[in-house]
Amino acid sequence: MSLRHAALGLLSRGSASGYDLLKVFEASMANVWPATQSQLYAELNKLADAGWIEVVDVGPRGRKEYAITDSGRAELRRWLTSPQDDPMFRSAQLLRVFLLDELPYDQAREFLESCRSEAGEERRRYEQIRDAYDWADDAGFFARAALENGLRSMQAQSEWADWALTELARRSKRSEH
Amino acid sequence: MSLRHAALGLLSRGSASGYDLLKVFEASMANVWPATQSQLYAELNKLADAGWIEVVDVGPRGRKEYAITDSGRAELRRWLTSPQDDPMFRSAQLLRVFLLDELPYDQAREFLESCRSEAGEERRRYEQIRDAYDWADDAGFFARAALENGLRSMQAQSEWADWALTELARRSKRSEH
DNA sequence: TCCATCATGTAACCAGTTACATGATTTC
DNA sequence: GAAATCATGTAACTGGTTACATGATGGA
Repeated sequence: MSLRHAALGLLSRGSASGYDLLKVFEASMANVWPATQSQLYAELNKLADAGWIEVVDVGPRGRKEYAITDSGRAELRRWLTSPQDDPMFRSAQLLRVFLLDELPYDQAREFLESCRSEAGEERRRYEQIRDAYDWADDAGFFARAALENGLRSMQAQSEWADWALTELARRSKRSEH
Repeated sequence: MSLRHAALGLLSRGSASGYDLLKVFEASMANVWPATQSQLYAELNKLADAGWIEVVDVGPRGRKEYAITDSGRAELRRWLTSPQDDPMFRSAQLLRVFLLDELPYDQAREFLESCRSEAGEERRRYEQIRDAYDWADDAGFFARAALENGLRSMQAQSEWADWALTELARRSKRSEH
């Protein structure tokens, strides 16, 4: 139930069409809550049915400009302050780690090495985004905070992979003799 | 497509019934890839249909003991070494952070404080698990590694929340005068 | 006029959740 | 004999993905 609120959140900053929102989802939003085109359009119709948003203008090509309603804003605030109904945390990567003893040593090591390098790449990608903007003004603080979260997560992933590789090597060496 | 491989992974360590696996999912597995009872039983039937596991014994109360097949083990190894088809990363918490400018300062601060305390609780929970076992033998290394991953993630979350609270206070103070 | 882009929608499918349903066996 | 536990399954629903479909408009 979160794409609903992602869309609502974007519309709380100003009215827009599905097509407009889609571009935001493809850009900044993709790092936080990805969505596909068909899902977004379907969700906008549901939001309108629920009365949380409404069509305020119809432009060329059937373009529908949506705006958040008062009840929509209330729902957004409710959701923001009630983090109880979130989907469970799931990580395919962590699941792989958990099951990694099925692979021979070399392949397990390769896996952890690729974890490390992917985390590094992702970290550099986030750093580029960070350095491409001026975050001094208050406006984008929470976007900056979300970015910082990603940055630190990737840093932690890197360091974890280092730890795991060291431990793995230590243990495999010990079991040799 | 990952519960499939979670179940396959557990069966690679030895044959078991759906009921047996369910207990594992409720215990250790829940932190890595949660699953419900009905989902698990359905998935076991699909795995059997695909020939990746097979019923090796039928016990009392219709208990079906499953074992992994050769093709199942091959599929597990294939999945472990091909991390391309993973579901997108999604975090409701990060989405909330991203949209937090909709809330007044005090509520945003409260949100970040609850992020910090929840990460702390989760970290302590992981520490208890860590300290309750002897991880010296090689057997459970990858379970230990997954745990360490969770531990470090929660640590990073805590530190991030601290950073965000400090920054938020600094910026709100600055905008006062 | 043709092409890129704008703009929305539908259908089929897979994954996951909640609730319900059923019955056998062991233990007290 | 009653209750707890063992053991599996189905149905209805929500959320998300992929692929397909359709057409309008603006600019070269």
